[in-house]
Amino acid sequence: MGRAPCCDKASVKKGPWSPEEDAKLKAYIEEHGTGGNWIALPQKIGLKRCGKSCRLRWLNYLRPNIKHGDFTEEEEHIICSLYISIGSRWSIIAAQLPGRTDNDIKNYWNTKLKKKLLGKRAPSRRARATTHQDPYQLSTAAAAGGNMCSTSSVSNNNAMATQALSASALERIQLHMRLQGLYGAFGGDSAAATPQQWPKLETLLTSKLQLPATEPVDAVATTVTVQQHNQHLVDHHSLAAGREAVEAEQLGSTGDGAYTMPCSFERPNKLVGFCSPSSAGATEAEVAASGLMVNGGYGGGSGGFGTHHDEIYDFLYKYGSVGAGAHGGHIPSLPELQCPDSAAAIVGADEKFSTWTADASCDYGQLQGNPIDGSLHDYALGGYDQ
DNA sequence: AAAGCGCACAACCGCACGATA
DNA sequence: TTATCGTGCGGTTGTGCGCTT
Repeated sequence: MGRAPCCDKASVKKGPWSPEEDAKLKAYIEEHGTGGNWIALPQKIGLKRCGKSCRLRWLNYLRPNIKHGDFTEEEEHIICSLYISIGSRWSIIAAQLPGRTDNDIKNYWNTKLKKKLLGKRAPSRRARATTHQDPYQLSTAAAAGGNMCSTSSVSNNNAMATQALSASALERIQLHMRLQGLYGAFGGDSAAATPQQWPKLETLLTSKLQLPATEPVDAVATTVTVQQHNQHLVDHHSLAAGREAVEAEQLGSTGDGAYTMPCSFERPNKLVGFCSPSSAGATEAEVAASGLMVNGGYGGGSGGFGTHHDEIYDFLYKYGSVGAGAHGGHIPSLPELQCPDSAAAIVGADEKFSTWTADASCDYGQLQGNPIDGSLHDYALGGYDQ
């Protein structure tokens, strides 16, 4: 038996909001607040709308201090960096961008940034509607992109393997590689002299290289946590603790190339499987079929993360392209996001989208000096084919 | 001028989670 | 312990606009 609907769909109005509806909702909330019950709110103010719809309208459009319109380069940097690291966790990304909503960022990513960065064109909605192809294959093929995957030689097995890696993961791999200028990393020094070339996807996916028995460290996943009572706030004390833990663990890594996850800081409260965003949305079968899981998952550490971990980082570690440790070291870990004043940030925090208010802008100076900084925009936003 | 198409954005939907009875 | 409810999230769809043919 399914869940009862949150409202009577037959009697609620759908579609665009009228100015009158906006005014009613805005006036009521500004005077009384939401009352902690969105479901009951529309009845109170005589709106024929679903409570969820009211909530969405308020959070994404009506509430004060919301920015609409063009994203700055800095915002693009942040979106890009975080997407690579944590995937489509739009609410978390939005928490780093004052005044931006998750919906806004999601739309911006899907309609502009992704094309900008990956230089690809999504199949049109009409094309998708008229094709009989599996949409998953379509999106995966799109994510695999131009010369990354030579479909002419892909066997059925490889096609299945292609399916196993999510489109999101492929996008992030592509993005990560592009941002790091990693075109030669798969072929040694000699490859650096050859024209830029993506690795053949089928080769990568059918490889049975064994992952190390321990986990990679996702720079963001292991350093960004979520406060108990406000999942949109970044806990900078935990960040610091996590950073120290990472450093300590890396210093203590064993000579055989294995190191363990830092366990000394709090597991994200809301984000079960945070270090495995792609697998969180995948079925167990998909994850297992990917062949990218570490044997037995993550078993070490009392403060550990989920059993599954991020397939993109598996992939990147597998091919020795991430991290400064024994696994390769081609790609530096992503920078941490810093806020200059965590106390002010918490005081000024906006419950929906902002770790800090416009008055307390975030200092992304932490990005300065990181190899990504400066080159990121050049790599990602410059010189792509329109 | 009209149809087709691509794009951007707002809104909806279903699911997962936490709180609570 | 279980069922129910409200909320939040991410993916998807609907719609309107502008450009092209």
